[in-house]
Amino acid sequence: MGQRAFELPPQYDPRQVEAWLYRTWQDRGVFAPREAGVPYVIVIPPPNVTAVLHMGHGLNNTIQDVLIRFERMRGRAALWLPGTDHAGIATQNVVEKLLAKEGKTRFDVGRETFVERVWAFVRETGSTILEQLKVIGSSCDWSRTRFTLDAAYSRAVREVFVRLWEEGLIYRGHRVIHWCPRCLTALSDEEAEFQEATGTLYYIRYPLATGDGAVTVATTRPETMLGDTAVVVHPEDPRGAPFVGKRVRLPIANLEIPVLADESVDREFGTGFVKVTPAHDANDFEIGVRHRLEAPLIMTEDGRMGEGDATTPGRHGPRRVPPELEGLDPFEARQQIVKMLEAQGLLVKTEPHQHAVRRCYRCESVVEPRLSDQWFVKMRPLAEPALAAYRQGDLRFVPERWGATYEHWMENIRDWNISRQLWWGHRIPVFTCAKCNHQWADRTDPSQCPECGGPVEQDPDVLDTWFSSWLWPFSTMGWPEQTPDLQRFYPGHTMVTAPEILFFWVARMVMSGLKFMDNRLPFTTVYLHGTVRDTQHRKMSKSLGNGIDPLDVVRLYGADALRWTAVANTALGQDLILDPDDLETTFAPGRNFANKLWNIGRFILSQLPEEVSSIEQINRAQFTLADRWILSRAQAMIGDATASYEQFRLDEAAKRCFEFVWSELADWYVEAVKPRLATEAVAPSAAAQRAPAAPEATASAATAQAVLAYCFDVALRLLHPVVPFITEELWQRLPGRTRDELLAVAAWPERRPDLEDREADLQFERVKTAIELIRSIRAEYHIPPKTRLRAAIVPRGGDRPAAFEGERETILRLAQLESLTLDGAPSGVGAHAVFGDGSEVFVALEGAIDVQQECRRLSGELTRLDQQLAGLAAKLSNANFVARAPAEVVAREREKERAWRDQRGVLADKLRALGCS
RNA sequence: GGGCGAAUAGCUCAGCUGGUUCAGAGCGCCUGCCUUACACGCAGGAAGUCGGGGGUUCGAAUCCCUCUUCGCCCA
Repeated sequence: MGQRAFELPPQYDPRQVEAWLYRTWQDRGVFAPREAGVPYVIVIPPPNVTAVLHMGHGLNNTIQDVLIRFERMRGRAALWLPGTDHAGIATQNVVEKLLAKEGKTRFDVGRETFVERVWAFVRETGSTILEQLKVIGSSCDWSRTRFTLDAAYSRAVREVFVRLWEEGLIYRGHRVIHWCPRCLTALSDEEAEFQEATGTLYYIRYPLATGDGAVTVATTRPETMLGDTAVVVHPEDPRGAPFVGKRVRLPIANLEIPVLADESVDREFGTGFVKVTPAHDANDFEIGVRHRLEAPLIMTEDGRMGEGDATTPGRHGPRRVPPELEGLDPFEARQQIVKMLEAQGLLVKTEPHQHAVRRCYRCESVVEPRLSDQWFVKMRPLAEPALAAYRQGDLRFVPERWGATYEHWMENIRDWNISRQLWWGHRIPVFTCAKCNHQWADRTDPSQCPECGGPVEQDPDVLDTWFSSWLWPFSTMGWPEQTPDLQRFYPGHTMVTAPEILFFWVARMVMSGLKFMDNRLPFTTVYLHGTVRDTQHRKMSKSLGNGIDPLDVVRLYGADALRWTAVANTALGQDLILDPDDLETTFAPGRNFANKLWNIGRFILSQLPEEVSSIEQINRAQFTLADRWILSRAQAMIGDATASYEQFRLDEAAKRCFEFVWSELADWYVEAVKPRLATEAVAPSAAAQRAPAAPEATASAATAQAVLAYCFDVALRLLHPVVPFITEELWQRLPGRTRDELLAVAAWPERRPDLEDREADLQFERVKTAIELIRSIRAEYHIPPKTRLRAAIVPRGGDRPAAFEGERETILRLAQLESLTLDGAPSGVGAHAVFGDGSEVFVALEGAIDVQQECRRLSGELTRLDQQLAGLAAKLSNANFVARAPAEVVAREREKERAWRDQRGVLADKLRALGCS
């Protein structure tokens, strides 16, 4: 017996088992949803196809894996559907960089070749991150892996586009959008991120055309003045009255523009006069529309000064950009213009100014607002049901506070610019007849105009990647076909993601689900976890170099250690702070815990025979106090941990199991039970010495074995979602397992009320306290560990000695005693300690006792107790407390006071006996 | 400018519906131990005016107001 354990090394080595276990799970198909059962579905937030695993993915996917494994073990038909996102801008950027190394641009190779290059790249590297997810244990159903550019998926995207078109929800908008001059594409509002910046506010004088005066405008972007078509002032601003209706001469461009009144002007800003550049500022564009102003572009697509020739779209009116500024980037142009203004005496002053700059979320270039024609989706009709679903309580956020953010965004929803001037993505299925200009959206590629038979051209642009991502919960299941998957696994249940993409993605998925799936939400719970940051609370990023590579962590500490740290350190929705400069501190706790489990396993396995009785088979009368206690603690753990998992409090679930395993099972039960196990395991002579009555001893050993096996089994099951590898590895070695049983699909433990035992909880606590008090005295008097002492316990406060009697052996051994008296007052010299209820411990210390020190120790205790008693007495003598607090609280406090008084009395007696003053 | 989050032990953080010695965990630190599962360990210990102020309440780390510092989101 027990020889299995000897095969196990004393340290757990994750590298020996993880890959093998993962393959086993996969080969045995445990990641696919079981045939029967109520579905539980998570769709992965698809990582970019170019992505490489970082800690953010690590956290996100660990959480999903914990949830899916939990529900899988609870018997649900659990589906975690994986895949990747084609990430238009990001992926195109990567391949453009590869081309650049060959000295080429995408324009050199042409659209078709370029797209083929991207496909080749994606085929080669696109599964990188999915493979990495396997390394950290993600139990996705890989047979259902999807990519947003799959043929079937593309069909869904096109179907959605056409349906929205047919309903009139897609329109061509001529307006100022966010333009990334590096990516050469439009961006949605969400893709142009705000960043605080300190800039300069320039005050510039625009002279009146008549020459008798000037108005001064303030701007942070003087270079845009070339595109100004008016100056506006608030109609009620008295400063504006003398000028409204007059014309000013726009410096440098040397054109006359009007001074107008417009209510949108913020009178507090600058001088109250604001320049209007309709083609390069969204607000100015609105003003321009109200006043029918021209909107000349004065920057090229790549963000340089210039207006092209007369054939350039947006080019109209007189020439504005002087030749010497042509081709400069905005920053250079700004410097030149400021110089020119200074030379002309038109720069009044400058002052530092805080403002927000928008940057491209993919390349961080400063985004240029730019007048342009783009396709937009009308969002209001889509947002209303999505808002209602939340308000009705059908959609829930965890933590709840995100609901308010969602609500705010939905209420202030803006139309969605979905066209991107890229080549990598879903080409916009809008066709225009070159002959009759008929324009329509089509589910198939038409060869000629349905109206006049003329030649057709497809829109050159592609769709925003999020326009495909928002369909993920049902497109991945085959929509618009009514597939069996779609029928069984839609709607899903939980969406786990970071708040950053609440709007990009989560909110839009809600809208698309309601819109295209018969008003059914794609999921009911959105769990938004925190961000991974370094110890300075900076977001981990490649550019800051403060990242942690999860694969390094797996290599050094194991996947379970990575997962442990991610789960145990993330309270609901809080950020995860990790130290990239100290991986040991950050990840060792998880490794240590895995090793602890491993060694408990090693010990237990070495003690268990091939066949272990189940708990049901044991006669209850056989249970010792320790048995009853640990079985009861196990029930508490099952209840607590299960509840925590259910409430997404994964850190609590993990820590609760940790506490049971380490502080209850290992520290106390295993230690308490060793002699009983030794009856069988140890050599006959030793066994005979301590257990003459063999049949009882054997029964006692069998009981202990059954209890150990049960408790360890339960703990492994409860921990499996968090640390799947080590738990699976150990669980499979437990006696009675057949090789085709896997913990990954084993049943979740049920709480057994018949094993809950309040009495045992309390009594064993007292045993622990006795041992701890004696150990404490030993340490204080520096008693060598091997010295055995005599001790006595005097139960007080109506306490019976039964608990101590029952676990006498345990107390003797764990406190290193040679004798323990339970029935008499202590005699001789020694140290005393008092339980909370007044029970007393005495440790004989002839020769070692130091009366001074003993007095100090006990009077310190007494002082502390007196303070507590004083506080309690004040509380109890407060009539308001007694009258208003719940009766049970008052009763509890009274009981406490009684116990403390007993304790105090004992302490005072001891002090007197020792002759302390 | 509006909204949200955070501030608790040296560090990273729990503490949910106010009440059980409610002030906790891990790491670090100090002391002693290789006690035949584990030194990635065992035993013992030190360590916090719960950011400041005010309020509600019989009772506040917990609820309310306010201020300070840091961070995030939105304009």
